[in-house]
Amino acid sequence: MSYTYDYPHPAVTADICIFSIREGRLHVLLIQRLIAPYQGSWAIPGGFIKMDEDLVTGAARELEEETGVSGMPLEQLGAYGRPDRDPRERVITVAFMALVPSDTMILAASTDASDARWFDMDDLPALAFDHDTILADARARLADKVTNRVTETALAAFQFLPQKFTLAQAQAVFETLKGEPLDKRNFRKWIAANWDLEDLKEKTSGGRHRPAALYALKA
Amino acid sequence: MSYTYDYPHPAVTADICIFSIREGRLHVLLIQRLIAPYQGSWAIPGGFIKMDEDLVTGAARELEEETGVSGMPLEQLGAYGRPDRDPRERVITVAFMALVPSDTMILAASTDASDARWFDMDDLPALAFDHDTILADARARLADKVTNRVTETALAAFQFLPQKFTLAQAQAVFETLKGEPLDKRNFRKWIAANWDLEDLKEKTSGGRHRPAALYALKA
DNA sequence: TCAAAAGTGTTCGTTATACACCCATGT
DNA sequence: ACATGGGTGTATAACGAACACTTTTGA
Repeated sequence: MSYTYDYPHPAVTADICIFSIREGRLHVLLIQRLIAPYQGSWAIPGGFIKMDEDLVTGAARELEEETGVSGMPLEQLGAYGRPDRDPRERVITVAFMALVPSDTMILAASTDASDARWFDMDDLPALAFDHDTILADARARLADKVTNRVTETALAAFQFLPQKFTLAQAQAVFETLKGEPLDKRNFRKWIAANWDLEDLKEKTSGGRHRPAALYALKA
Repeated sequence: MSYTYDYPHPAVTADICIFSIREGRLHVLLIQRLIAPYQGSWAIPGGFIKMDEDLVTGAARELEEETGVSGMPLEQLGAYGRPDRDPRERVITVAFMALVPSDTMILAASTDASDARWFDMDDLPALAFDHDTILADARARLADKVTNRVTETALAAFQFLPQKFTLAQAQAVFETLKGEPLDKRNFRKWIAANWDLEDLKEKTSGGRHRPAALYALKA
């Protein structure tokens, strides 16, 4: 089957930057391309938008197909359409980003990928297409959103914490997402002012040092 | 000539929200559609991206073709791609916005339009497609950008002022762009702090009341 | 007793907002 | 003289950034 038009049409894809924290470091989910172009290169997961689905729906579908994750709020970054960004044909992509917990994800390489892996954002391989640009934009947006206001993205940060967590653990998560160290006292003021934390009146134990108070995010 | 693909491709357009100030009120440039769908309806100018041009280049080209304006910085708003937004076929559009002086523009209806006209933003006709949504997003973005920081968008605001202007004239322009009244003293503090104004040591004359000091934006 | 992490307040600069009266001119 | 728009300063609140020492525990 083929599809014919009176004038040329670009292909349109959705690419999704999936961020997570693994072992205290910001990671991004990449797939290894099975087919040309950039065969064998690593790339942001994504794929072609279907004709009957919305952009964000298509992005969510690709995300679920390639990673098993669903239900995450996807934020649109914008459209990327340099004419030479794909050597095969004109491909315009709409980029999205999401912040997800990595432990609940089942990594399953899709038909277009030979592998799917988490990469440390500070140790990235060469990326296919213009995915380095997209990923850099997404990284900047993530840092912006996470600590400035109370957004869904910031809420997702708590998924990297156990139900009972110490303020030091929370600070480490937000520092990883923001990409820079935060002042301890200012962070504690910020989290107390912006989030509804419950003081569990418990302390950590078994640590080598002074026990820390445990908190939980109130539902 | 026709173009054939192995799987369906959407069409991709760029739509540009062109804002201007006319007679003290915020206007947007719309075209009247010559062809179906929405024949006779008003719409944001825009058109199909060519296969060999970048998105912003295509938007600028459409802008110049339909309005004669060029050299304006276009800001991408994002992609809009609801499957049913165009009844003909799947059309995904990338929206841009610009703020331009309307006096230098030559309105020339293009091949796709029977007319091109400025509309008061408070007196809009029904719009084709999802252009009401796009335009509302653009309006919000414009208000955000204009007074918060010193951006290219804010710089464009001075194009609505004569070279020698009074602070009251400047305030009227920014109020129009922001969509709400501004405090006179706070506005004067803001403009003095954020822009390099030259006090021309001249006064208006011929007015019916107290003359006002004239300023110019230093290059 | 020491090493290591937990915990805790204040100051300062910037920014946004609110608000009321006198001044200079033309008619 | 008066109507009209021009011009001016201060006080408050909120926010972000900087900064150092004491406390508690396990080893």
